Amino acid sequence: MSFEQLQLKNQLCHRLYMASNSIARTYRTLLTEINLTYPQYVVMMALWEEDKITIAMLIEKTAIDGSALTQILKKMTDKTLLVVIKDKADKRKRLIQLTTHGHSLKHQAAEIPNQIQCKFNSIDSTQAQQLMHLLDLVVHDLNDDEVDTLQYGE
Amino acid sequence: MSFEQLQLKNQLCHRLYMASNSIARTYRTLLTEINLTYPQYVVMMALWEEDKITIAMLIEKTAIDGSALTQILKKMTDKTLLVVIKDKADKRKRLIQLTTHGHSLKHQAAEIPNQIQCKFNSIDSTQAQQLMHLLDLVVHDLNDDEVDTLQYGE
DNA sequence: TGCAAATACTTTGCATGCAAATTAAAATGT
DNA sequence: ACATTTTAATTTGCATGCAAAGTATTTGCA
Repeated sequence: MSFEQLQLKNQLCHRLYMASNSIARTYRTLLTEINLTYPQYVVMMALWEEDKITIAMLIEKTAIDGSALTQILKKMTDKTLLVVIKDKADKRKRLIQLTTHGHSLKHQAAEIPNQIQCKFNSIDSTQAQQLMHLLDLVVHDLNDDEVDTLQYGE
Repeated sequence: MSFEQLQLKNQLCHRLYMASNSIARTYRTLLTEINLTYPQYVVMMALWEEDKITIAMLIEKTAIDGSALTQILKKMTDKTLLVVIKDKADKRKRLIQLTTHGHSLKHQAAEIPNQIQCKFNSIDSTQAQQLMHLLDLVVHDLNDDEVDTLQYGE
C-alpha cells in the first residue's frame, strides 16, 4: 500500500492551511500599523459596509465564531472602535455601532487590499476570480452541506 | 468613494479564511475519533512519509510554526505517538521518530482523505488540481517572495 | 396564564499560530 | 584557541477558533 492519499503534497487541505496562514501573516504586518488583528479587521470591514447590526448578523457576514467574536468585540470596544448597544426591542440582542474613530479608520484601511494585491505577482485577476469561486464551492460543500452526501459526480 | 476593495465579498483572503476554517472543522470531527488535532495529523502525515527527521525538516514539510510545533510534539509524545531523540552528531538537533503506536495509526488514518473528498460534491478532481495549483501560487507569492516586488505583470 | 423549547449571547477550557526573546551548540573568522 | 555569528529549538505572551456548558430572553403552545 502506497497510501498516496496521505501524502501532504496531494492534500488540498494542507494547501489551504498554508495559504490561509500565509495571507494572515501578510495582513498581520500591514494591520499592525493601524493596531488591528486580522479578525478585527474583518469585523471592521463588515461594519464599514453596514453599521448598527446585531452580533448574529456580524457572525453571518464575517464567518467568525460567535464565542471568539465576543472576546474580539470586547477588545475593539476597549480600543474605542465601536460600542455595543442593547437592543430595546429584544433584550437578548446587541447592536454593534462604530464610533467616530472606527469610521475614520476606513480611509487608512482602504489602502491595504491594494498592498496585498501587489504581492500577487503570479496570479492575474481572472485567476483570482476563479480561485474565489472554487473556494466558495469548498465552503458551500462543507457547510451548508449538512444534508445527505449522495455521491453524484466525484 | 465606494471602497469596493474593502467589501468582504470581493476579498480573496476572506474566502481563504472561511475555507480554511471550514476544512479544519470538518477534519476535526473525523480526527477526534483517532484522538488527533489537525496540526497533529499533519505531523503524522509527514512522519508516515519519512520517519526520524529533524524538527527543522518537520517544519519545512508541514509549514507548522516552530514554536507551536514544540508544544505539539510534547503532546504527541505524551500520547506515545512519537519520541524525540537528541542527535548525537549535532546536539542542537532533535530527531523525531514514530513509535509502534504511531505507525499503526496510519491504517485508520488512511480512510480520512476519502471521507473528506466525499463531501466535495461541487468540485471534480480537475478543479481540485486547479485549486491546489492556484493556492501554491498564492503561497509562493507571499512567502518565497522576500525578494523585491518589481511589479512585472499585475 | 404558564412552562417547555428556541434564541442570542457569554463563559470556559483547550489547542494552536506567531512575533520576540532566550538558550544551547556548532560554524566562522582571525 | 577564542570571540562572534549563525543555527536549532524552546519559552513567553497575546489573539484567536471552536466545542460544550451556562445565562438571559423571547416564542410557541397547551
